[in-house]
Amino acid sequence: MADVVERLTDKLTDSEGPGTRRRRGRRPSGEDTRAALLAAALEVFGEQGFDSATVRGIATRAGVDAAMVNHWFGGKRGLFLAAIQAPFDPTALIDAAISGDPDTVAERIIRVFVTAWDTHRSRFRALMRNIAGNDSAAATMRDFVFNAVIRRVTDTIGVDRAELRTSLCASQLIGLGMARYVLDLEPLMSADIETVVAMIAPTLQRYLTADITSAG
Amino acid sequence: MADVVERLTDKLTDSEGPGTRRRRGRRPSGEDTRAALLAAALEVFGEQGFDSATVRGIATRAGVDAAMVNHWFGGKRGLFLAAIQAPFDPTALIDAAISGDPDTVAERIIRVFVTAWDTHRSRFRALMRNIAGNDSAAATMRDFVFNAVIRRVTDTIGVDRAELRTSLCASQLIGLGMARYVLDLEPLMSADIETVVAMIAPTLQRYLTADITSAG
DNA sequence: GTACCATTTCAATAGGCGTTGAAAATCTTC
DNA sequence: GAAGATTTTCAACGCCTATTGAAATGGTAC
Repeated sequence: MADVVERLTDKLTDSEGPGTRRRRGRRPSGEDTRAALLAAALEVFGEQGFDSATVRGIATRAGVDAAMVNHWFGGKRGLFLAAIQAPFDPTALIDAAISGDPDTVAERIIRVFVTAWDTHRSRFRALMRNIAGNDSAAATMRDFVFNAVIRRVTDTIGVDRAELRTSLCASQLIGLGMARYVLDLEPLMSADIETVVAMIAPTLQRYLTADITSAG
Repeated sequence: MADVVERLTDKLTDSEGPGTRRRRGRRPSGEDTRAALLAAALEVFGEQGFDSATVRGIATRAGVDAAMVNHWFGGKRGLFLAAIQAPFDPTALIDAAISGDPDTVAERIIRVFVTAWDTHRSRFRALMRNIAGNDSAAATMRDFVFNAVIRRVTDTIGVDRAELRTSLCASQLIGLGMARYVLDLEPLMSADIETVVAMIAPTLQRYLTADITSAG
């Protein structure tokens, strides 16, 4: 009898500390479990990549049971897709950057990239981690970069060796993303956007327009 | 009785097909299990990264039991460390590249990088995969890049904003490595070394010596 | 040739993973 | 306020993981 009372009062009087076990059943309205899971997923996938991240770990960070991942997203993969789903259309941004004065196209491209990545840091971080750790994801990303970016640029700017040029641009942008968002390499990580644009735009412009003389 | 004979002949007459079960005990000398494990580990870690790669998978590719990983390397982590252990001293290469005519230092740096990565493709691929999927590995790599590369360069070349300049160089080299070795982005993946040097060396040279006018 | 040692496979261990179903608790609707 | 639907936790499942110890086998030294 005393045992039952003790356990009951334990449950009822426990404050909301980190080790506290939640009561079962539907939570009071106002707490959005789905949103909490999405936010936690973005963080954890960004830190660890898809494979290393665990459903249990994400749920714990969200302060929620792991079974909620299945209830709201149908599973781990569904949660990942929902978390990285871009809230904007990248192709529109790319089109806007490409059209316009060809002499300053590099500046627009790098500005679009850094602005987008700075705003959705965790999202792109999660994408990068997933790409680097997963062969099929890398292939998907490579095909996207090639068709949605490289081909578009080469169609617009009429130069020789178009694919070599744009893959060089891609390498600089990927490296910038790795250094600034994944490796947190200072001072590049904290440099303001205009400094980054001023330093890297000439590189892209050269890759796009310079004469290529050596064989290859 | 017939059963026993059948099973015996099975074991004795089975050719060395893929599904064949090996006999126990010490193998005939000449086959180097340790080396086979190292080679397989380099491949699999390069393809999947440390966490996703499995001891069983590596052992299977090496044609050996998973327990051999513990016997020879003490465990999964030991095998990884043994596999990525560089057979050359990177600091010596970096020193050699940095010393010499400052006007062509960029050319030497990029040549050393591409030559080394081309030769040890799987090794660097494994490193990259591990970095991208693991926070502490990323921190280790960042500190190495900073202390062994950036600080060395800034000490040798006397310019302002030395750390920003060298982190920009690092971003281009990292991006080149990702594109050429991890993402397999054509035509950069297959471009010959001299083409890569000719295209990227001016970028590094500019990052190292150009005037930086904008604020940051 | 026999005892010993190094090498290898097999079987079993404990632990983590994603996922599932039932029970509990709240909200909504009538 | 009672009935039903929705949300949540708990407990358990099956699977896969790295690791370990015992048994088996080939080589080696005497």
